[in-house]
Amino acid sequence: MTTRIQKRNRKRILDAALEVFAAQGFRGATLDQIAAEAGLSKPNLLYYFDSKEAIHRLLMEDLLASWLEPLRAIEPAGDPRAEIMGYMRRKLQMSREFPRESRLFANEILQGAPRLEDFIARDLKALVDDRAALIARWSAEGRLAAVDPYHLIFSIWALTQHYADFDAQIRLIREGSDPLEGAEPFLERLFERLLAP
Amino acid sequence: MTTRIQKRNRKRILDAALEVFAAQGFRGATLDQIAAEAGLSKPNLLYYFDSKEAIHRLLMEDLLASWLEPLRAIEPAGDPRAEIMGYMRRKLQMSREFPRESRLFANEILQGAPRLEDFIARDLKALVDDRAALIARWSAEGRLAAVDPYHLIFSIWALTQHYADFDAQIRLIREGSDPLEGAEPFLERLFERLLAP
DNA sequence: GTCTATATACAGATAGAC
DNA sequence: GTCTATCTGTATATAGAC
Repeated sequence: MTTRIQKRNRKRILDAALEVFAAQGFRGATLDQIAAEAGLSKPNLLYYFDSKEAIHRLLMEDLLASWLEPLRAIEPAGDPRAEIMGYMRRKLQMSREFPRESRLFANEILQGAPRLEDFIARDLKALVDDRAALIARWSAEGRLAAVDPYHLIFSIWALTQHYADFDAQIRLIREGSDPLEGAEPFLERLFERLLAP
Repeated sequence: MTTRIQKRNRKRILDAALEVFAAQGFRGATLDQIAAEAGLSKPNLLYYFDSKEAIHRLLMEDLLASWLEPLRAIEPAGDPRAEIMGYMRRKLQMSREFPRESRLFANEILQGAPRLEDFIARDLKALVDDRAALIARWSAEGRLAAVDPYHLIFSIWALTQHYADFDAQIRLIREGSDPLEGAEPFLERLFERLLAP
């Protein structure tokens, strides 16, 4: 059975691991760092999880489950521009709420996506292909500007995730003020202008 | 004196190190990987450079010297939209020609920019502030749409660097075809529409 | 469940032969 | 200049006391 203490400690460890893996990547992260961040000893940490890899794998599974949702939520029956703007807003909200998850993902891709190949080539690709086809239909019907649907999706990823992934840089340039301040109106305007037929 | 063999080996090492640091980050990279990639033994590698950190530092210095140039090349006397489109094109060209340098930079920022704090807070910030002021003037004169100049600069970074930094993901989604195929016309159109007064 | 102590592997770096 | 051998520190993981 699982006690309340066990649940709390597992959560603490995963939270600390997310912090460290997101900043250092899998190889760069150490159990010492994670244990210190979680406020536990290293052997105690390995009492809750079998290995460093087991912790990372669990974090990745949690991440991937949530990663597809915003794109999946685009409704074929909805208004084209409203649907795409809604997608952009959800992605921006994720950068605001889950910046560490975004950096964890970015780190994996930067490393050549060794642990994500299957997910991307299968699940993500299938969903992107489907949504790209939908966007192409909308464009053909004249309800949307005729833009390359793949680059449109990439541009939403790039522009929204940038605020989480390059947070350190933006903070140093805009000393003090919230990195996301003004981002939403800027992106609203950018995509409104891009998508107008 | 420096022989031809020394020059060639130093270049090989730096090239291999760029590859490995860009993919694994500083902590994640190992001298074994770099030595293998360079086709040299590990002690031989340390005959040419004092330490792992010395190699990384040299790579960073080379990178930073070239990192400011495109933004600096924006001409206050030029045509506003042409200058900004030119900046975007130069940045996209850098993602095409120097994707590893882009990933090296991304890795540093993801790690919280510990080795880049001074560069960003001083050199980069000063240049960005200057160019942001220029863009704000252009907007005030009605020669450019009234967009937030900082977010405009961030959007150019995000959209162009994404093709280098997330190359692995894009390749898996667009199996086979060049990740940058179609990127330039897409971005031209996006920024033309965004910047029209 | 949590600790100290430790086994084992691998990392960065050096010594010294050639 | 380049190698083999090795020193030293640190990493993951385990053993076993409490």
